[in-house]
Amino acid sequence: MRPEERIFRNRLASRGLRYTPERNIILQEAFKRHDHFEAEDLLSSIRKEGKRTSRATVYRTLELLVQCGLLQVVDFGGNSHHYEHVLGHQHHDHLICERCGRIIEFTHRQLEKLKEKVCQEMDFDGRSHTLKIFGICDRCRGNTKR
Amino acid sequence: MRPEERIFRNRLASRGLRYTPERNIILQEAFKRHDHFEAEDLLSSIRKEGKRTSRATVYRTLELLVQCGLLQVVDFGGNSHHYEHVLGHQHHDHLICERCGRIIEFTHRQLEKLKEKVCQEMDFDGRSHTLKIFGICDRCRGNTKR
DNA sequence: TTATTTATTGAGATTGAATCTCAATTTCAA
DNA sequence: TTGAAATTGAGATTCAATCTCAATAAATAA
Repeated sequence: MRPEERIFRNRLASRGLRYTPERNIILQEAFKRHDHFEAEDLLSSIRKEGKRTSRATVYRTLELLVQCGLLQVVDFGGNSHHYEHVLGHQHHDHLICERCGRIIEFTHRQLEKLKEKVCQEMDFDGRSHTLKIFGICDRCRGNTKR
Repeated sequence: MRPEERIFRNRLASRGLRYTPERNIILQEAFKRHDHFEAEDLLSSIRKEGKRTSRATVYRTLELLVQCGLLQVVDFGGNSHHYEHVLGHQHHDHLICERCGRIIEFTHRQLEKLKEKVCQEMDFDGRSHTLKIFGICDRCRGNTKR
């Protein structure tokens, strides 16, 4: 059994909730993806494959997956939520190209240290963070040499 | 004339747009505030004061104010946009308390440097950024000593 | 096994922020 | 004064997300 399924089953069981066929379908579909996705996309992919579930169940299950720490909501400024995997992915931040919309992940060890420092100075108990850098990606600059 | 009004007038004029009474009302109300606000709040404040304008005009004018660089959209994860002043405020980032929702601004000089470094390493032409740290604020920890 | 409780689902209604439409109005310039 | 262009606002529309509630499924107790 895949790790995400095992974890989801356990977390559900510990709350007296059930691992239903619908939840299974949604979990599988969510982890079939390797980039950011939206709830509505997920729903239409599921339906394209001939599997059945409802919009309400998709939203409810994504919420559960977030609560279980398997997914994370990321907001890129559009009008809908984006989700990304947490399980199996170390924390990362995002570069967002304002021209083509491409989203690039990055990590930087110094960022954690800086965060600690800020929290200490501000007397804040920081738990998580998001850093987004907006600009123009290498592809879009292309031969224009910025 | 207040600086924000002068700037707004100029920027509008340079685009062949007009400084109308409605736009004036909305500008004044937006700059009367000293923290983050939402479009709907602004509208009801305006109406409470007996001034008249429409929802459409509020949204349109806020959009203009953003384009003119007087306001900025900030997203705190709720379902609506928040706005904050740009004029007269240096760039800052946010600490967000997950318990009470309080939003605390901070700046840290090292962050700019780190951003430069990341952009260089990733071959990305960074223009702006947002850093949000989520956690528990000092007030909420209170005597609980975290 | 059967009865009872509890969780779950899904179709469709609802919410709410944000945007759009378009006729009426205002402003500007000639 | 006149025509062109910008602006407004009431209400309709969009769209993601949530809610409702009757029907169903699964777990538990008797």
